[in-house]
Amino acid sequence: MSDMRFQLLETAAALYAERGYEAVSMRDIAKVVGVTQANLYYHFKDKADLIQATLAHVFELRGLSLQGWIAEHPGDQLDAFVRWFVTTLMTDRVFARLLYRELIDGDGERIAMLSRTVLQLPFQVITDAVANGRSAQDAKMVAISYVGFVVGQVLILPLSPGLTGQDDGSENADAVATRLLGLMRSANVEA
Amino acid sequence: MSDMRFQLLETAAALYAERGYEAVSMRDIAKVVGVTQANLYYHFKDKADLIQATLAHVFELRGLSLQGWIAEHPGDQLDAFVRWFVTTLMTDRVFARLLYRELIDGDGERIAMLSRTVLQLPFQVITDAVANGRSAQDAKMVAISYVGFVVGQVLILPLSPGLTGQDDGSENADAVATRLLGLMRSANVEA
DNA sequence: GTCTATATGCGGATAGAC
DNA sequence: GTCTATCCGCATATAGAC
Repeated sequence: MSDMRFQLLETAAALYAERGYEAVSMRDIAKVVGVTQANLYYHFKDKADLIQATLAHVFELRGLSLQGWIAEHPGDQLDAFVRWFVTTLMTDRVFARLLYRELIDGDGERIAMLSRTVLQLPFQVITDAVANGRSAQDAKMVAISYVGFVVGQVLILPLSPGLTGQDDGSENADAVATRLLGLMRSANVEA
Repeated sequence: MSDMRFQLLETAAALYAERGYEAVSMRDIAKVVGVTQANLYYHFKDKADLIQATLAHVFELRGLSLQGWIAEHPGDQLDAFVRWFVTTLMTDRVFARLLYRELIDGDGERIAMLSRTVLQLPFQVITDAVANGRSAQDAKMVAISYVGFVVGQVLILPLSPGLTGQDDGSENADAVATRLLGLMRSANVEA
């Protein structure tokens, strides 16, 4: 991939994640990269094309990151996945926000792309991890629930200060992951 | 509240929920209601004011709905809340989408409003329900986790077909709520 | 590949008549 | 309260020079 295209995708990803697709103009992206707005139309057909390319770019990279992580932690796969997912969602702001935006606004096509690129592997990992004694169908339900737990847990973090009255916005990824894993295991044993 | 103001708020809520704030123009809303675009500026100072008023309108109404529901189900409060929340998120598209948008894009002020109007009560209900034997701090953590479980579970529903390979997009609210409650109880007993 | 220049339309917002 | 008319800036997108 050309360097300019890469720069445009990275910049677009950061801006889209922060403000949303509609709120970011082709001019905004061009200005940050330091080229003219017209130049973007040499690299991308139109704005929809840029958005689609940006999502593919980000999700494929993160999918690879997860793949590497899983391979490096052959022991407890469920543990490895949950820690990777929580940590990534809490520290990789671009990925996290684009993922949430897609879950809300993505059409069938884009949701399918998201499933393929980042979620297929963790889904398989969890399904295998919880399989013992369960039907294949049940294992799938549990797996998808777990993905939901992580996604939901990180999404509501900003509510914490307002509800608990204390400012624990600083809760770290390891603590959240450990809490979730404890819950999953306790639910798992009695299933 | 005047009838016109009410109509504008309801229409704005539906359009904002569906497409997002930036993607909806004052003209779009005016057209649906059947007035001119300039008329909106008699009722609202500017677009930001309309958005803020729309969110307050929707969240206050839903907060009242929850309040009524909780009062009518004095038995198992946790059960009542989870069923209300899951059902509402799965059937009230306007509320659900505005809530998710706020969790992503809301600033401190709007998140605080959301906490006050809809989340304060359920948070209290859960905290009380899980309190026995726990420190107040732990109970709060558990309560906020539960809110996250519900939020996450509903958010990932569109992923279900792509991941499980089967089209269970038709999973109903009761089934989801029952599954979540089972998990919460099994985690609760061993805490 | 990247630029300048421009067509064309939509957006928020206001003034002032009724 | 609601309308018509209008200002003005910004957005996407294209044409064509370099």
